[in-house]
Amino acid sequence: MAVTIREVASAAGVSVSTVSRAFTAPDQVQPTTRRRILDAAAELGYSPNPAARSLRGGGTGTLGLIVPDIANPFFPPIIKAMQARARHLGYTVLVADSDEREADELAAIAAVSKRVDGLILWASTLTEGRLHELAGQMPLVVVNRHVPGIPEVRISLSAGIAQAAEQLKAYGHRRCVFINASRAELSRGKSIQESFKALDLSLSELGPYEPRFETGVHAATLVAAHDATAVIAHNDLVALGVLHQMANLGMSVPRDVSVIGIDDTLLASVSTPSLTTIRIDPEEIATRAGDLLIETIARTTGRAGQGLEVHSPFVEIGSRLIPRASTGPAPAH
Amino acid sequence: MAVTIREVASAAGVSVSTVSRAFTAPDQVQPTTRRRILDAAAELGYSPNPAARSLRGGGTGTLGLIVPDIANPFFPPIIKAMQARARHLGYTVLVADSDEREADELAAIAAVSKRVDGLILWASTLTEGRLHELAGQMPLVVVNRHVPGIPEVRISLSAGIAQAAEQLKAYGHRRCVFINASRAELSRGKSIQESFKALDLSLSELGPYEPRFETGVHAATLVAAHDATAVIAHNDLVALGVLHQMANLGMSVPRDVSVIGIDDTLLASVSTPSLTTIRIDPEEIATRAGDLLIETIARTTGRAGQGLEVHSPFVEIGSRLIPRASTGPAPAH
DNA sequence: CTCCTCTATGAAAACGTTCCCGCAATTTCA
DNA sequence: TGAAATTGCGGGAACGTTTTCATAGAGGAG
Repeated sequence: MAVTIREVASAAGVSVSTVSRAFTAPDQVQPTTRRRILDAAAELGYSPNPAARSLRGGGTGTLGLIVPDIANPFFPPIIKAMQARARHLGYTVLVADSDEREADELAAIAAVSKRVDGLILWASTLTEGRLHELAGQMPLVVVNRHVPGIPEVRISLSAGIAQAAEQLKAYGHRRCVFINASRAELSRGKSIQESFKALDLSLSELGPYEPRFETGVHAATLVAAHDATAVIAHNDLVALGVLHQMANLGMSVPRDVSVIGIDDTLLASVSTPSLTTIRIDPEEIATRAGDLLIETIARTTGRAGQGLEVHSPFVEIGSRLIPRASTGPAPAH
Repeated sequence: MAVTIREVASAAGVSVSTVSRAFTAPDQVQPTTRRRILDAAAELGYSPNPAARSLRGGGTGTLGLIVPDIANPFFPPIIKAMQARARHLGYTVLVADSDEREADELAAIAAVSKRVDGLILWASTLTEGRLHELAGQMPLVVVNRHVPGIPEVRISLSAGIAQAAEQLKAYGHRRCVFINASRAELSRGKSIQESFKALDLSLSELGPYEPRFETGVHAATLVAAHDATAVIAHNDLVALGVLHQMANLGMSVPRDVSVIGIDDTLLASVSTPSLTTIRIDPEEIATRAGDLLIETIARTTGRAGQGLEVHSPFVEIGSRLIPRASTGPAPAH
């Protein structure tokens, strides 16, 4: 059915070895023969069979990406960016989601692991032991998870948080609420508390809840009880819940209360009022994670020690505040 | 590195042929040997190498899905649902996006076509000729596109549109506006006009524009000029633009004007007010498209004429109105 | 009891590539 | 100019499976 290397070889009057070299090691074949081969290949519409190639040991040319939830609006731009980056580097990306359950994550890994050269695991639910085991079997990069010895991409919200605190301070807010929905690096780090403390802002923490719209709706009613004038939500979705409930309560945003989201998803830019949020750049994270995985693959393959380009297996992605219409001066009390 | 069929064979004391059969044709091997093989395989952690399998001719076990834009919130739930369905059927899904440009679509197809058993093309930008050419090379299913002779999944908005018209009629609306952003089946079909005409509602069409938030913002200012009390937008995103601008103009939704979206994306359920929209069920469309492709693959493989199960290569997906808070009684004039 | 039909299994070819080896022709160097 | 090194190319094995074909044994019919 499909045209094989053999047909190209006979069409160009050379052996299959030479055709193979013409593609994979162009400088090992004489320019004139090479051109003849490439022409023949183009005319016949030949392209190498990835299955045969990877069977022979050349890798699959595919990167695996496992995210908690494809439908979470935070991820599609990242997936898209990683696809673009990978294609540019000659790779394809195979995406699956874990639904944040260990069983599903294992199923997803099983489904893709034999088809990819390496895996990016986002917020993996697996134990350290399992992750190390997996890392022993194939190149691995974890995102939003720290496991000693495994290459890691980390998202740091501290810059964005600090900017948010500054903005709120400048607007005259004094008492704020943080709606926590168990985002690891938020609940774990003390950086939010510290950022606010440093500016003499009081910050009460609500939760942890589930990261859902309804969480924001529910938490909004508690804000007034805390006598707070500003809310930082676990993510944009929760922030929209807050916005929604504030409207129901007859409160105006940002006149009566300021609201800040996290992630800068599409939701933030299309809400009414548009949502001030802490942006994590999807392109940057996709690029860095993809590149880190490809490096790790290269190192495993053995093409390593050819230079000093042994990057640290730890990459940090920053964040920054995107001011929009949901934040404003604190109401006079 | 990885454990092969040969190791399982020697561990179980049988030949590789028998191991292969134990997996692919379980009833051709004696129960006792089969169990022995399965046990050995489980203990060694064996799973067949997909590359070798597909090289031998058994297909890749992967479905290709090419959508216009992964980041469009309409698609992630569909991708997710198709992944789930496919995994259930023993397949994996490889997703790519075309960015609605022919060059990118061709690049995406080139990148995935050799790795999949068949392709689902969503709103393809390719010419009929190219599509037929492609369909000659591999199993193909098109969605939101009609090409004679190619299996097709079609989304029909007529039911949802009719329900929307009924609701608006019941609420006492008389003059409506439709914001068109070149969605093929909307601009092409006269069904919207007909649905509204049938209920004696006037419907003005704006556009066509690009399907963006700003389109809604822009169009909203024109609605008043049309003396209309209800707006149907090309999709939820555009509808949110309308919502946004109405708030800016000091108009209240739904008190002054009713707004209806299309697609029932996440956006619709989290906006303020929540958006009445026409829902297209992502699970249904994913399931039907996936199943149709798998059928087409099976037919191509030759496993066809074993029954009368030759379904029509044409599937229609319905729609329905999801009433939420953005529609209400027309204002007394 | 013999012959024939099944059934369960093994041996080996084939899928399309890559890459190691070997060979010839050419180039380099003393 | 002769030997050595280099270059360009072909032959063939190997990757891990599936599947055809062959074979040995079991069981049934006559």
